[in-house]
Amino acid sequence: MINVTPLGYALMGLLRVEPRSGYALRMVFETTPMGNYSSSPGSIYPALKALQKQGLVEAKKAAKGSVFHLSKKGEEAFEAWLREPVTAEQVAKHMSTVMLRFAFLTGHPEPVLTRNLLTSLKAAATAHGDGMRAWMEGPVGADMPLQARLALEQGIMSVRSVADWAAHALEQLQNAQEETKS
Amino acid sequence: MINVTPLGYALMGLLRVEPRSGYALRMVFETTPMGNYSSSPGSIYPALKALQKQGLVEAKKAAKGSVFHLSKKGEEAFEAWLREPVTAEQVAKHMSTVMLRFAFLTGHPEPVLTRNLLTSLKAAATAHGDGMRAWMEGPVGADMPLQARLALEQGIMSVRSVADWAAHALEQLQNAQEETKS
DNA sequence: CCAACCATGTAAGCTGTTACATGATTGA
DNA sequence: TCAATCATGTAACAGCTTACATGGTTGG
Repeated sequence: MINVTPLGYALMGLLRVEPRSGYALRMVFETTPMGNYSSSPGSIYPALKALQKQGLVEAKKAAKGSVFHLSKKGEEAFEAWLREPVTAEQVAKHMSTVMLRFAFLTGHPEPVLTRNLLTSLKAAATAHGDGMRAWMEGPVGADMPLQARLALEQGIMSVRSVADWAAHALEQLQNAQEETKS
Repeated sequence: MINVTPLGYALMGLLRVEPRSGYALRMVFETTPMGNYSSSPGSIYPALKALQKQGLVEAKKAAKGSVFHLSKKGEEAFEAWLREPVTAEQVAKHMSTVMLRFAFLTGHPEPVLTRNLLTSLKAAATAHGDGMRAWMEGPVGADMPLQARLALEQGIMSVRSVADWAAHALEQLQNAQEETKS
């Protein structure tokens, strides 16, 4: 079984767009809002090594250093990752990874994958929000102090904002597609 | 210097409300939406030990097992933690910890601390959101593909929802205070 | 008496971080 | 030539998790 960490997927996604050196990957993390990952060498190089060991990325000697690119197996694993449905657990704990997947679906030959991600994200976010609200109005949550209740409300508002965004994104993509046609 | 992990503060906050056993602490994580922390023994007991080693919590032998409570030093450290201003970095990466602090300010003798946290949170969230928007409209962000732009927008919407919530919470607490007076 | 709960712990591992270190290349 | 940039790596540790293990107490 292959085993890729979130950082590993971030690296693979960048290498799929364009093969590049470890240093170039670091620079992406340093100069863009991407990933929330550290750009330090101690993060990137061990992660690259782990991907190589599994045969997901390969290195080609270049003028200086190496240029890494996805292998066939790596392409397939990445594709499979893009196709995973969004779960409530991911919404609760790994939103940044979900957004990474969304961003890496840019230009994908099957636009339905993006729509699937957004619709399942919307559903998962709504479900998670409903769960929190139910707890808050349930027997245990009923006599919570005001501030604890407000803290919970923050979580509810936050997932609602995710659901709203998903709807917004679906709309925007729809518009863009229509413009392309005309 | 004392060194307390996020989980450590969560435990200290619960023990400050009411001394209890390690098992009782685990049950809180298991049955409430608190913390996002694992309720497994492998999480809680090592964390409790670390707090004990630093003299922040103490154990009293009980009928069965131990009942843990905050030491004087622990009370002080926890108070200091509650008083820290909210930074943009915390908004970006450690919102759950910020919310933990907010919830633990319940019933604090100085209501101004809660207001301070909320105002600094609002400022930090707004600043962070402005930073992301600036990047998006800057030279590098200008020619991003639609989906990358949408992904960034999600982040912006998310911090705006935090800022909105902070304003909302300030209002609610104001109302509650007025009701108490009358 | 036996299942369910109370209570505590250890071992191993995962993911990622900071800090440290090294050397080649290039432009001013 | 000398600072800045390109490029890669290791060591140590932080924080948390899962899985495993153990035993006491209590109610039906």
